[in-house]
Amino acid sequence: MPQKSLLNPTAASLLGFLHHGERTGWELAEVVEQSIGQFWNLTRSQVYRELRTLEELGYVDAGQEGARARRPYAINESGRRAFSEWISREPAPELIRFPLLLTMFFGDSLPRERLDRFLRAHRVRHESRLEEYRNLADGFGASQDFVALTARFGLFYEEAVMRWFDSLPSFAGDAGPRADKQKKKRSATKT
Amino acid sequence: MPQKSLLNPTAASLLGFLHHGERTGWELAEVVEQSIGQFWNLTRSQVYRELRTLEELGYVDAGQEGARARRPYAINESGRRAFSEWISREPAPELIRFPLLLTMFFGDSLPRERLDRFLRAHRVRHESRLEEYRNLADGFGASQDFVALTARFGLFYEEAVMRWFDSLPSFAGDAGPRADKQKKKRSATKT
DNA sequence: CTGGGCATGTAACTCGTTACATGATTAG
DNA sequence: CTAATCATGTAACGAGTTACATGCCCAG
Repeated sequence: MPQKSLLNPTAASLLGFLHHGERTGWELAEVVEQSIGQFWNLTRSQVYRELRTLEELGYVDAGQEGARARRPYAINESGRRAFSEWISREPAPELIRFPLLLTMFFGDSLPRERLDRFLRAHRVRHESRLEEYRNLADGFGASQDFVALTARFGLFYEEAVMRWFDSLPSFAGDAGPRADKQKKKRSATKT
Repeated sequence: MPQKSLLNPTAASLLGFLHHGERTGWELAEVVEQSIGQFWNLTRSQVYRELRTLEELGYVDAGQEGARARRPYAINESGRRAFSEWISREPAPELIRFPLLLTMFFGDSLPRERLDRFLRAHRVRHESRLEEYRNLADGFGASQDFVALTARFGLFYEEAVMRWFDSLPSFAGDAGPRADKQKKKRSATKT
């Protein structure tokens, strides 16, 4: 019975992560967030639900319940098959929801100074993400393995975001565009 | 009664678009998609639902039903207030789901040649998006209005994506990294 | 040996998607 | 003037989020 891959992408990605050994819902949520989390958003509650579904489908087996109802799941053979079938399907286009851009788009409708504040706040967060990706990249060195290549997307993405912030017309504040202190500190990543 | 902005971001954005005059659900869906659609994903069905909600909340008024049950909505004064209140709130962090990156991340689990095929297909789509943003940017010229600034994000984003594709180790095919035919045709956008 | 915080999970709700219905409009 | 297509919307379902429950663990 060729049941047409009932797997949704969220569940499927969990199967992927389970290849590295058994994990509890909590652990899965952690590891997903720490790896591709930024480009593959999911919440803990989803993880738990999908794990239950995966168990019903017979793709994973639940282990002994530990402290605090902690329940580890392990992928099994049919789970591996399902995953490998799923990952071979054409990936859907990316989906982005970027509220800050919406705010920008409707920039006329709020006090300039408030928009600036939002921009500065977001910039700060992206600065540290960029920093993280730079460190990651340094760690990977010239590695061409798939995780390294994926991480590089994060780097390029954050560089683009930063470039955008820097291109905005004098959005006041210390983190503004012509903050030369930053300039040349680190040249753009060479492709 | 200070009803704590029951507005969800989707509904709120519709209010924003209604500032330009009355629109039917269909039209709204169109205009959203054509403007910030790429960074503010939403589906037609959502639009219709949110419009009904907005009407119940008294933020919009439905006009006379036209052909094909076509119903135009107009924002009213309290809608404008609600929008302006909403747009002044700190925007949430961006949310991204990029299935291709997931596939890449688990690249070991599928035949290389298949991954290549996916990459090429996506690259093609992004090439034309990039092209669109370049035209847009040309159109905007040096304009610094909010729409232009928002569009510039699209440009930078697509440039980053393209940079990433080009950085991937010889993912075979005509669209590969060292396809010099493209090189120098257009230099990277200068900030 | 206790109380506050954190690890772990569940339940309820809201949002987003898919599939479908219906009535204009237009090509032939 | 009919069939195909497209504009417009609805309904049902599945995915994502928020709020909450519970019990372990460690600082004092």
